Amino acid sequence: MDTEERERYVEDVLSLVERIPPGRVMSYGAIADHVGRCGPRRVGNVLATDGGGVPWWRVVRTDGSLPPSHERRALEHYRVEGTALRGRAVGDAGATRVDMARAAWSPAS
DNA sequence: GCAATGACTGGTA
DNA sequence: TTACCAGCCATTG
Repeated sequence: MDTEERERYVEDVLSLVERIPPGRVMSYGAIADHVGRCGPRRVGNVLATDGGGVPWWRVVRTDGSLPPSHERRALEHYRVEGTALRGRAVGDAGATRVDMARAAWSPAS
């Protein structure tokens, strides 16, 4: 893949993430599917590398689990934005996940 | 060019 | 419910 292609892909992903409204989330797979280029692993890599400028915490796995390395930080944002969560007690990171049924969002909406 | 790696996913146990 | 396995795709050594 050429550098230009990669940058364009990164830009598409980032702009899409920026469009996710507060309190909503999207899965890696959904983003990859919408961008229509390569798979979800690429999306994760993009966010890990260039996701510093976008609300990356609004991107989760399809089952609602948070990125293993940043779940604590993401939880803080969810609490502030009022994102629908499900699972254990409030304030207990443990197995807390996003309630995809209520928080899932798509650019087509 | 090949092997390993990763913020993934879906199916099976 | 969690755990493990086999695909998947681009980057990296």
